[in-house]
Amino acid sequence: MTVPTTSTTVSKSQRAYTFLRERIEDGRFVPGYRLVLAQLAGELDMSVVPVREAIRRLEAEGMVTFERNVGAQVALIKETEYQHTMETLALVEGYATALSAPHLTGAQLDAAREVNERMRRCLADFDPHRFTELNLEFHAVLFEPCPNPHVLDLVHRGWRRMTVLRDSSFAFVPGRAQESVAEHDRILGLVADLQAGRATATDVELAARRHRTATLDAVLARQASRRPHPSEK
Amino acid sequence: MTVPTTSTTVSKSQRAYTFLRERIEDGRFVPGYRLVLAQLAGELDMSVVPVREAIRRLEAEGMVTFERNVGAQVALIKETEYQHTMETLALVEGYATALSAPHLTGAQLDAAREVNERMRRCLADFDPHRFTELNLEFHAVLFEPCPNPHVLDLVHRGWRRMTVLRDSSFAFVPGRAQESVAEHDRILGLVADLQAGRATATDVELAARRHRTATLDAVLARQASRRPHPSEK
DNA sequence: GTATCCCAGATGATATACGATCCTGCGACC
DNA sequence: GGTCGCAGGATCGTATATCATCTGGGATAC
Repeated sequence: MTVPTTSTTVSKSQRAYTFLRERIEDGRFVPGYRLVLAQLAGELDMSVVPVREAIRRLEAEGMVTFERNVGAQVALIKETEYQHTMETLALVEGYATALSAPHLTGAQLDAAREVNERMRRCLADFDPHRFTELNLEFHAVLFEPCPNPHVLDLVHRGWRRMTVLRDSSFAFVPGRAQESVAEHDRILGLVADLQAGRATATDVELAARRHRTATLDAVLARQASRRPHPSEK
Repeated sequence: MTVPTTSTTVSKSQRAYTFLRERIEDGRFVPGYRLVLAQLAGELDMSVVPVREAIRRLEAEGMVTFERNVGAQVALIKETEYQHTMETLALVEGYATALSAPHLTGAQLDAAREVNERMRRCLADFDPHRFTELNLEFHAVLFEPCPNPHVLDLVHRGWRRMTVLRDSSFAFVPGRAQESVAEHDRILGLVADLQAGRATATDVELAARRHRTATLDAVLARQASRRPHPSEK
């Protein structure tokens, strides 16, 4: 008989990978948190081999740093690296937007507008967590018809790395929320213009890119204002 | 004292990774070549564990596909995937060029011009291999002062994936070589213009992007002409 | 003749065990 | 008092062994 206990089709290394990624993304494992192979293996009721594999995979994605004979920890991301990651994300998001724009259906555009309206209403009783969720949803709708999965993959990697930083010092800039919603409107307008032949793909791309670089600039400006004396450690 | 026997500091998994990547990149392991853990472990005189890790790392980079309980093989890349990869490479290369442009010193610009001249001379007695090498060198010089290592990392990943295809059907298009050299000239001219305030970063970026998409289009066109009846397997 | 089932070989996945390396703290010596 | 050196523990790195799974071929039933 051998009832296969419902779902044996997922490997242990996969389980370990999912386990770790979940905790890193939702902030339970903050940057700098040490990942000890033997300890994790015990928690997950498996040997160290699959755990090791999972950690190496996360390392390849930039979520974890791993040093030989020393150990692994959730990646600690410095300000310059954050800046570089966000610049790259701006690049690929902008491109993804331009690629998707001509393929967006009326229904998809309406859905995106609707999400953005929810974001606007969310501005009143402001909840950063909910706002971030809606923001992700907005872009997910926008990128639905993107014909280049490679670019989307890069977008998702960028997003994931960003979430590693949730609880670090590079957090949300509340003042940006309103501008974000307005910029979304503008991007949606440009998409409609593009479909009507009144705007070029480059217009859409650069607008979408600037949308994220503006957020980045705001974060960096706040960081700078928080340490008036750069001489501090 | 402790002469550390020159270099014992390299792990076996690292050695296996280098070994495999070399063979994939220089074409000894062609796309589709099966990578059997036990066999490779025998060749490398190590156990399967480090080999497995190396293969998983290559999988994360897209050089290898790995299926559970079935095995690994050098990635077989379809035409659409090739197209998507190259589009992405065009995007990041264009951006990397624009980012580097304002920081290129006179010496670096001269070096780039010199490499391009060698490419031009190479057109006479044409050797695809040498031309490709020079092409890589040209871009390496161009990206030297790029301030965003993330973007450069994406460029290098794209290049590496491209080399996987060397011996597959997506090979070199000889007719493109001349245009390539001319486009390099044009890009270098735009960089100089940018530094003199006569061109914008976007001009440089889009020109560099078009440089690669033009190559892509040429490859795809040749592919299309090679199979007049798309019904063939 | 064809379809199905089953078995054996090949191969990957994981567990366990041992060795190598690095970090830490303590003590001795300058 | 400071610095060097030396255990000892913690942790990773790899080898070996065993289990699980897939694949392909051949026998058998229809």
